[in-house]
Amino acid sequence: MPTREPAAETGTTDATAALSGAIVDWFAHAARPLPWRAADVSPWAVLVSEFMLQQTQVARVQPRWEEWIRRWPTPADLAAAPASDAVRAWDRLGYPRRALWLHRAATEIVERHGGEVPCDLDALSALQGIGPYTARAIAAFAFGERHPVVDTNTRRVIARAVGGVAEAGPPSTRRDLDAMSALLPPDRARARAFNAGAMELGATVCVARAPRCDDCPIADRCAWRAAGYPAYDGPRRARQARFAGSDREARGLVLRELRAAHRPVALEELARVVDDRLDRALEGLVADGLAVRVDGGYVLPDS
DNA sequence: GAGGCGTGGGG
DNA sequence: TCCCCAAGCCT
Repeated sequence: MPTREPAAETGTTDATAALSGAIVDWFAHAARPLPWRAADVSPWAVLVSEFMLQQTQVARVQPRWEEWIRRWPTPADLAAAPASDAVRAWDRLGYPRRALWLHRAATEIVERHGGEVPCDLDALSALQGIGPYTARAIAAFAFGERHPVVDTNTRRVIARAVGGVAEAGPPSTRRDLDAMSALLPPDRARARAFNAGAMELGATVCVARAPRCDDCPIADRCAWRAAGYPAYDGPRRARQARFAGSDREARGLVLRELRAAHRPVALEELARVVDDRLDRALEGLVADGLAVRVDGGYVLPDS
């Protein structure tokens, strides 16, 4: 089924044009010089950055991204490597399934697209690990296509500046894309700068906990500020389970052993590192394809 | 639509 | 210390 774009509303009212224009102008001088924003980076390099940036902060991504691009400069380079290399190079970025998905996506790009990252939204969305955000981010930032790009930062900026509320509430791809479409400048280059600028504003100024409104380029147009910063009264996000003692932690500990050992790791060895969570952790890792049971213990896939 | 998935920085 | 939050995606 084709990916549906929201109705082709463009920011035509004076208020929306002024808001998006202010963000575009601010981004032109305030953008951080992130390496994947350089003019000469390939669509593949942008794609790798977007995978790594899923739920992960810029500062932690940057060194890993540099290594990956140097080591695997094209999709074919990564596809030719064993998945275990990808998982090892992912190191401790978190959510290691992403390393597997990225490796799979590289293979799919080679098989279906001749080794070239597609620019089409549907083709991108069909790749492993690419959802609504990542597909539009690649189309917009790697190819300059005019699509609304909505991440958690953008959602917060719109909620505050337009909605007049402190938090965005539960995400809804349909509604979020519609809201962004209503603000998106008609011009391709400006649309791209607005997509990136709204994210940047949310990541560096309009942050979740202590927004720096004194430095905000749209403070005088912000509905939340105008309303006197009312506290959020919508549904609270479910509290994240504590990490210490969790299955997530156990999976991480197991995977750390498998990455370090270039040989099968016996169950007894793992039991020295992980407590009674070990069985569940291994079961989950095997189900996800991050661990493989072999003679003598467990290894990373394709190693 | 809810739940699960890593790891680390910052208040 | 503890808790919140983070360029989401998959099942």
